[in-house]
Amino acid sequence: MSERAALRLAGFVPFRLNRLAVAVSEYLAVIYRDRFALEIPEWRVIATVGAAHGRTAQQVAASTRMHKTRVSRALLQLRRRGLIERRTSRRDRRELPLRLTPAGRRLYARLVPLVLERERTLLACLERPEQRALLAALARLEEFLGLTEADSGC
Amino acid sequence: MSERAALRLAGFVPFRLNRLAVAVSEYLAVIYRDRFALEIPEWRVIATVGAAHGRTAQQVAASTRMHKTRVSRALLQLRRRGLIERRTSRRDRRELPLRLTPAGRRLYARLVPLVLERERTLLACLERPEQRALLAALARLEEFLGLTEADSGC
DNA sequence: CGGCAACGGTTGCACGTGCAACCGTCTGGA
DNA sequence: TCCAGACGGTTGCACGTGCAACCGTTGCCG
Repeated sequence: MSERAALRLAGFVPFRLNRLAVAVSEYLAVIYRDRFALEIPEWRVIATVGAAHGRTAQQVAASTRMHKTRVSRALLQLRRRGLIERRTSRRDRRELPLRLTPAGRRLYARLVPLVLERERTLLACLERPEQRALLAALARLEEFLGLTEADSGC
Repeated sequence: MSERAALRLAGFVPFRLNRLAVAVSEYLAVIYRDRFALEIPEWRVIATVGAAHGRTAQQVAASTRMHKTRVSRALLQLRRRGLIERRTSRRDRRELPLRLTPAGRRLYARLVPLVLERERTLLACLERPEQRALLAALARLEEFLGLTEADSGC
């Protein structure tokens, strides 16, 4: 069977990265979806606003690299569930600074440790030097692909 | 602002992996989407069948880890475009072995080198030992998440 | 002071996807 | 021989998402 330039998909790094990211998401979803009924966009918004109150939807979109409509719809859900509220800024009535409600803060406080624990468990399959190497490679690739300035507006 | 257990999303590995995978996909899409009008599922099917003729949709789904409906719809497109054909197996008329048509083979022969070149360019931002470390870490994580036996049916 | 472009945020639409139900085919056991 | 269950593959449906157009607000420039 005349394949000159063949390609094994299972050894192809972009494919492997994609597959790994999906599996890791699924691995985490056990926490935020099954136990807290949050989807990925909602979880990201909670995490972002929880770490820095007063951010606007725009800023959340920039630092999470989500499309602004995705943020908008996640916010709709979160406001319906009483986890996030927004005040109208006095300076500029277009932008709507976001903050966790007391209920949102409670959820955040319970959720974050579980998620961090899950990350630790995942990375525990690597030796210490391997971990560092992975993080370094990630940083390099992010820089190469122009992903680094994402969180500038912190 | 009383955050005890705060979480920086930008430093959170699952988030970074997801974002990286999206960016890498976009980086590759320049080739298979813009120049060959293939979407990711179609490209994966082409790659899989191109490397091993006679595979069934089922086997393609297993080795690419795509949902079988996704494979089914990708195949519909590829058959419409005359890139893939299928014969009815004599032994079992349920399964439909797939093969590239001559046109499909020509496309495969042009596409694969470009995609491999793109992968090389991407990884070239890493030093040789960094590359090896990344691949090793990927393999460990894949094993931990039960992703390794995916390509068993080769 | 007035108009217009730019901005923050939302919404209608089209589309890809996962799920579950389905169709035709095969197989093993009664 | 026949029937029930498993299998390969397809399809109706609901849903999340990106895109483009939109609404209200702001600020710049004439």
